[in-house]
Amino acid sequence: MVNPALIQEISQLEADFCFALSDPTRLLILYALADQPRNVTELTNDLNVIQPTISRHLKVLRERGLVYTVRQGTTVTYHLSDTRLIQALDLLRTVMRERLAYQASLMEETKASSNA
Amino acid sequence: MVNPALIQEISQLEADFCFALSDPTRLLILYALADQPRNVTELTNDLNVIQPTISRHLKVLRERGLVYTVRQGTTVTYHLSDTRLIQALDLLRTVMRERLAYQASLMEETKASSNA
DNA sequence: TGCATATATGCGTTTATGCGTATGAAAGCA
DNA sequence: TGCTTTCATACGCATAAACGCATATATGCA
Repeated sequence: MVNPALIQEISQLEADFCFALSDPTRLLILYALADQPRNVTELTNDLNVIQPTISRHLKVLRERGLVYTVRQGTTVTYHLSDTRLIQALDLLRTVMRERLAYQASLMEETKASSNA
Repeated sequence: MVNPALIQEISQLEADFCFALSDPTRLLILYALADQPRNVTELTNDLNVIQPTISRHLKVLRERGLVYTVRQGTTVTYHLSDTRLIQALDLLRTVMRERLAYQASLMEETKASSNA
């Protein structure tokens, strides 16, 4: 038997990790970094989001270890920590896509029966 | 070239999907349902969380298609929609575990050098 | 119909989140 | 040192989330 308090704590950690993925800008940052490492200014330009907002989102990702930084003079380059993150996101996206397709098909059926 | 607005929208959808995973109780619900389908009362007992809270979390999961329901009389049994969700969560957990281990090792080094 | 069980939801409160603006801090260089 | 560039953060505001409590809704049955 596993300690319930421990299970609670692990779930909290995992939820906290997932929280980092629950914002569209943060996802776009992760995808951009998966393509190649970028500094803050580059992310600001590439995503067309103002710099303080980018920095705040980077902080969320950094605190959870999803990205790491390399300082080069005045610039800070952000790197994706683990490409399996992208694998996991791709899997989630696949599941989501099929769910949406299924729900859309249900709507089609509804439309058909209302026409009958 | 891909429409930027479309990318935005897909990221928003995916973030919304991930949001469902960003709460420890919802994760525990998903793991419980991965083990076997359960009704609301069973989830309430198994997770030791009061019923309205369970119902609200189930609504979040249901709205995003992560779970689906089967009504049997007065009870409503919840099912996990796609076991690949658990695969994705396992992958995230693996990444997270390695990150935490790495960070812990950094702390050990810090301790060692301060002792030197 | 009246009642019991199971589930969902409205309400009010507390807390957390995201964002824009302004500003602070770090590094390089004249 | 003073200036510039780059990045991080504090503050204030608006919005959203989570929760407990109470209550509404749905189903089955006497």
